[in-house]
Amino acid sequence: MTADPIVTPLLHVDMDAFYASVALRERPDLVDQPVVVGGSGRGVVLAANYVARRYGVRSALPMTRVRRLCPHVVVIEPDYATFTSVSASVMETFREVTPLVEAISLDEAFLDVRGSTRRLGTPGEIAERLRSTIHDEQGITCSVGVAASVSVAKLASRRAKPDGVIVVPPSRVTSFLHPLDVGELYGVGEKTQALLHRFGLMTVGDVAHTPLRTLQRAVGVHLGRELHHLAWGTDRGELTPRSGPYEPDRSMGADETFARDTDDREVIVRELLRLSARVAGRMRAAGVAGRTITLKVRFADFTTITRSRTQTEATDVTVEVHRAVTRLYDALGLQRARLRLVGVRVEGLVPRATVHRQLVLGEPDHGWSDADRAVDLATRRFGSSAVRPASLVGVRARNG
DNA sequence: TCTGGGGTCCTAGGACCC
DNA sequence: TCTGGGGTCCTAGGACCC
Repeated sequence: MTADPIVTPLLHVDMDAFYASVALRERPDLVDQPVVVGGSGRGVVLAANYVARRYGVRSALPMTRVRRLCPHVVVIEPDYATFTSVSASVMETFREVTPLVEAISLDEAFLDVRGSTRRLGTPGEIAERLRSTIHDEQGITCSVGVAASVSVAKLASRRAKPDGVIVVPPSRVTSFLHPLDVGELYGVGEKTQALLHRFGLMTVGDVAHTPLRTLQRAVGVHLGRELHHLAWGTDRGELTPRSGPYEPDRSMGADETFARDTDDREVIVRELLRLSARVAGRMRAAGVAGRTITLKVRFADFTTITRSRTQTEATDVTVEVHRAVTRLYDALGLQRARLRLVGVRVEGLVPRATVHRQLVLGEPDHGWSDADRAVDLATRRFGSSAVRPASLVGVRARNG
């Protein structure tokens, strides 16, 4: 063994068609058929297997279009409990390789294997070992990109799909990156891609060779600087594993698309209560409270607006969140506008222990908090349908 | 029956304070 | 009674990611 420094210590591991692959473990008879995981009705594709992709079916495609592209597609409802448990097992496998694991989502993580090469071999060998372990233990495949920076590793894993490994050593970074379309870069979506194309910047190499100032004039100071780094593969080479001091989420929210558009205030306010209860319940479970409460409204024509209000005191109380969003809704003064979706979000979250509530004159101390806590307890014991606000009793659960 | 649901971050204008 | 500016908070919207 040599003492060479490890020049490509970062692995990006990405499960192949994760939700679909997990779902197909239960239905091996379907592996040769086009299969998507997604909701029915107004939903979109969460994952498509590679057979379905041959028909042009991809993630985020509306189900209505999927059926047009591929009439015999098999649609499977998502089973998040299983996805979460498979994900936890996979992450555990990662941590057996290195403690430096940065999970990006259920099906994706970065690993820094700098400290594991003496024990386990080169980063490329570690990647292959991980792939076969996950395949043997979970029955699903994954792809791995290996590089010195996170964005190059991520692009490499995408290029390696499905079921492969690509190692990009420093000497090959620019020849790997520069031919790619600008749209491949992290942070470049549809809009920014179109903007860059309009400036004649088609490839990552074009971006790399554009003066920083010019780039910043086109896409903004921040994104311009970011893109320049990404185009040269000089983005961060260190991970930020979530093992340090507890950091709460910055916001929590929930929204729901109605099965059919509605302008019925009663239906809308009741949905806001359901969403408020969901969000506030999650906040209490996480031990956080927040001051800024945001209402989201999407109209039938898909235009979306938000209205927010920052309160003097942080809250995690269902009725307070609901009261705030209902006020914001009423202040819109909508008459006949048909709504497609409503959402509730609480921002500026802080640990609940740091919130010292002032007693408001005439407000019984802790009354609603106590009620919420009783609900939380019953929910933990009997399930989420056991206890619900009076106005939701008798309302059929909608995701049944 | 075109277009889910969970988030993060950035921008930009106005208020307000120093 | 000027031809200035910064910092921070709030609000609204938008882009992006998984």
